[in-house]
Amino acid sequence: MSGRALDNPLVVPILGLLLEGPKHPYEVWRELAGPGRDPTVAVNRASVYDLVKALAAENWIAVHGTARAGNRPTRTVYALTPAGHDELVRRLDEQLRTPRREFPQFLTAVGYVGALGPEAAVAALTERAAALRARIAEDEARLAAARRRVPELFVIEADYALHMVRSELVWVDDLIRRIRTGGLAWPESGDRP
Amino acid sequence: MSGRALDNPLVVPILGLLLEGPKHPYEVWRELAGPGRDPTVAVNRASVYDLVKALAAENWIAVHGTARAGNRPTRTVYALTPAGHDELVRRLDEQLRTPRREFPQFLTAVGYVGALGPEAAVAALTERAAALRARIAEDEARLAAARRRVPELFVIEADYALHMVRSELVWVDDLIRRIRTGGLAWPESGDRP
DNA sequence: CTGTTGATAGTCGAATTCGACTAGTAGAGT
DNA sequence: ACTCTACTAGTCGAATTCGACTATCAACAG
Repeated sequence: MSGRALDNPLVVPILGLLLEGPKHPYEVWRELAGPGRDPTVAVNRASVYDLVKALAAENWIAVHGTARAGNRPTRTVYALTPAGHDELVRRLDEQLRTPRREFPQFLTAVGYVGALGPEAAVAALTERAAALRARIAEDEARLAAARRRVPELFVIEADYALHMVRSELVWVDDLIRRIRTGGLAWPESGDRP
Repeated sequence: MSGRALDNPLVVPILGLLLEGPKHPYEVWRELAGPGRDPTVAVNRASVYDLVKALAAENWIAVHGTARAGNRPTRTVYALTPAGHDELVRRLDEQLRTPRREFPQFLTAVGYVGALGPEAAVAALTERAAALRARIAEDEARLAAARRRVPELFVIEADYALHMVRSELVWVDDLIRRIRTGGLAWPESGDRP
């Protein structure tokens, strides 16, 4: 494996989609990030084309054929190779096995909550809590609907996401409470030592 | 605000560090990612220099002076400007207020756990659970020690991180149990529909 | 006193990423 | 019949990111 492009976090999702069957890059992009998907993701289309090229160079995927509909640009369809399947399994195993410390926006921002002052902090956190409650309600509904259509294994990702959002809400609510009751002292200026 | 470089997630941490006082880029890098820090982060040093240049062009930070020790390269020290302070507060407020859907490695990998088969999945998840327990013990000790030295507000980030890791462990343990007891059916091939 | 390791400080150029562009098709609206 | 919008499919070049390099200084071993 050479080339830092293959460290891209999109590698697993792309190989994963090709597990379902051969696809052309535009189709891969559409399923990952196209219209209808959550707009907060917004995977760049050109990035998908770039990565597909890199995956083909590595022989993890290979040209499966070309299809042309009418006079539109020729679509190049790619399929997972056995080497690509192995690589996907290797990465999945590694990523499930090993926890990595990651830095979501909120974690970083929480570290500097002192800079806002207690009132502004409570205001922002209260709005977050409301947004989290709304998302939980929405996701619960979507998940319940999905469970009626497919086996539990295929909604496991949504189940995990929901569990973590619920847990975040518990913490946020408690932080608001701690600030409000003065249980969380607010040193001068809020600067970190 | 122009230039996509300013969307970089490092912007808040860098402005945040300059809140403590003027610093030169190497010092910023050292506090973010240098030796002694968690090696899983590994912020690239050149990226810090690039971003500092972009932040200065935007007038969010400004040259505060240059210091020279012996015959070594001159260090250019930067300080936060009032505009930079405003921008930091604006971003913190926005990031605390608005939950974003993010995609940690584990979330993506969980979605394709079916591709591993139940035995391999249990093996990988069991190792993850053990690693999570070890991390929790370590972080609890570190946090308890930190609490003896600084006010609670300054360890709030670690408190949040610990809460979320504990919550992940609960879910992982339960997933292992569900697979083991057969409560989670494993459709042929594990491919997603 | 010479060599080795490691921290400090910064720069350079090649690889990567992404906003914006081209261009054809389908359907809705007037 | 004709415009307007939206979707399909892919490419191009400029901005961004990062691995690898230079060079100085301090500490220590042999």
